[in-house]
Amino acid sequence: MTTSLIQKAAQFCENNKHRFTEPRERVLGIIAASAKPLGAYEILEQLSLIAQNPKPPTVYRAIEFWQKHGFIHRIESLNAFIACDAGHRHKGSQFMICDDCGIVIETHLCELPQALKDSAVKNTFMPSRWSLEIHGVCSACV
Amino acid sequence: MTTSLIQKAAQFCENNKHRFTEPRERVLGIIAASAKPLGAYEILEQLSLIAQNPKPPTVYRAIEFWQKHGFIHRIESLNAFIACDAGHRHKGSQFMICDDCGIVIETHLCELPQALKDSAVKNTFMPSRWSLEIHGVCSACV
DNA sequence: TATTGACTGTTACAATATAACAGCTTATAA
DNA sequence: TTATAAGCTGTTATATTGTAACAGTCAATA
Repeated sequence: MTTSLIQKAAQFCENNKHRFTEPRERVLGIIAASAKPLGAYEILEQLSLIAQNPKPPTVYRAIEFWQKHGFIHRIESLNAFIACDAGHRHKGSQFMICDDCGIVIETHLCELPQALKDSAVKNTFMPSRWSLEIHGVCSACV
Repeated sequence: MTTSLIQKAAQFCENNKHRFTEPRERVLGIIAASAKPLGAYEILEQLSLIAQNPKPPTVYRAIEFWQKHGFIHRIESLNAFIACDAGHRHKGSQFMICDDCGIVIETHLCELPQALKDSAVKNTFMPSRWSLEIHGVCSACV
């Protein structure tokens, strides 16, 4: 997935006149290569192996850029970031987070479930984006 | 709501042989008195008005205690805490967060919506707790 | 080739959270 | 009725996560 996501990202930048710079490419590559979500300072650590003495803002800027454009998501309950291979923008995300092994499975519902929409409507609330983080235990961890 | 929540909390402590100490009472009182979620250091600031020179661990310990027992929830996307008046333990929470005025509305579904359960089952994932944070605009803010 | 906007590098620091340890309080048992 | 132990607090120090601000670079366009 790593390669294809990077390719998609490069294509996206080309199509939208954003620069596909070295820090952006490297940060996305690091996140995409990880099976588990990475914290910003873990990304920084890995980045420091291939760049000379990178600083936090370099990582956070790249994170902000890719997050804004839907290539990565932030897992709020972990302060960590994970790549998204959906190939489409979506306003909400659902994650199943294994508290045992740390793996994160993203599911794509694209829409809020009806029961939640109803609840929003009842409160005349206009949703713009959402994140559902389900903690539990994955199949591999029994 | 403030008073009754404090009363419930005191009752809970009595029933379960936990101590209803001054820092716990004060921290819960501060959170419950706020219409919006409060960050730990906002709580600390308010606490410093009624206690002499309290320190972060005092606040974080009380937060941890009340959170563990379901009297407050953490809003992950805001690093902030809000009281819960549900009167029952629930494994998951849903919040509608107004990005304009900052108000947070909690809804109580108690169960994950079916579509999400199905998704978990498909992945043979055993959910234990979840949090759904919906950002948007509340009715008061149009 | 001059200008402009987007982007990076760097320093410094803000905001959020926790480890570790000494001492106090309360319940229970010797 | 004291000894013990568990639970809790106060305090110091520090770890972790995230950002403001500014100087400089790059690349597209006028």
